[in-house]
Amino acid sequence: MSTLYPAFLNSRDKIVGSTLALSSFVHKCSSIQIQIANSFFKGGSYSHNQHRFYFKGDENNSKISILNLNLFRDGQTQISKRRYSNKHGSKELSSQVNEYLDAGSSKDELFSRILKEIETSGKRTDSVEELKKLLKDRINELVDSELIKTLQKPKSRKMTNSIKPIVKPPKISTNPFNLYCKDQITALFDENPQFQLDISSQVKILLEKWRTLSDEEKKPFKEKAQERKSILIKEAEQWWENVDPNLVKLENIRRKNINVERKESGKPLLREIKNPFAPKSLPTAYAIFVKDVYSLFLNVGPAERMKSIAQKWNHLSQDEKQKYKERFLESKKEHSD
DNA sequence: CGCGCTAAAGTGCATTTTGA
DNA sequence: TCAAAATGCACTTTAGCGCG
Repeated sequence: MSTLYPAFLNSRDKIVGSTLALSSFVHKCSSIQIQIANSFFKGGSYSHNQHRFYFKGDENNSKISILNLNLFRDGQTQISKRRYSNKHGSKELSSQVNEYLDAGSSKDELFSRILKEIETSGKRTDSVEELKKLLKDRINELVDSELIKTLQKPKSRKMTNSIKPIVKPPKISTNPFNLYCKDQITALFDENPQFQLDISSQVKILLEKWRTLSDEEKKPFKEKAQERKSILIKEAEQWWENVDPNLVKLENIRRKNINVERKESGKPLLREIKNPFAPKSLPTAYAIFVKDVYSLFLNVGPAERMKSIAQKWNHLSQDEKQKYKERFLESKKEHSD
């Protein structure tokens, strides 16, 4: 098979260096199949059509790899290689592929057309722009094709089932080390715009550096973090003041709906959102009691501790309980004044 | 919801990959 | 096309414990 394209483009129009070039991929595989998946998606505020092609090959005669060619109706292109390591066994992969294969025979024509095009073009280019144009031309041709027109329509989703958040509260937390990372990584890019960032190893390096910094050297980052945090808090307060409470309710409904699926698949659940600045309710009589006697139970573990405190509370006489109830009423009175 | 504490989960950074 | 997952680490926040 002829050499095709020098590299993959990712969605940001950068050549992905670490990924195999399509050409070498094609060469490595003893056989190549091209499959098509038709997908229409609607998520939140946008709606678009995406046509996805799978280039399947038994790379090195062992691992199965798949290339994604995503064609969007608006002319965007995305090529990426999907690697299946330990996480996705080849079994799982092939069933996934077969599913798409059976999706419709009318796609065969388009498959072969693309395959032929790739085989016979023999074009190669080192220019990203040129590569983009090549793909774009083909897409323009494709989006007008009968096949694309017959693709199924997007399923509409209720807002409360959407993957897109209805409202998104601003995040407040930050820390000195994060700011240090940002600072250092920005500097690396400034020094060398071609710098290839491997974030995980980079953070390791930065962490070691961070540990060697003196308190004096850490100070500006700590101060900056404090500063940033107070700004974030102010912004968050503003946000919560202005947000429509009905949308917050809807967002929590959406999260509950999503959590049904997440729970089934064992994924961590989305938390409900709530206003962290809302006034807290007063400690109850029992809460006051816990605070009073807590230090007496430090010798046992936290769970055991609370059980013991509860037991002690239950053994209190009515008079003693009454004292705590009065303390609660007093604080309530003070609060209302 | 609130008490105090701990274990566990979440958060930031940047980026690519994957999913919808 | 956007959003989430994944990546690693320190730091930060929160769930959970029981009761009213």
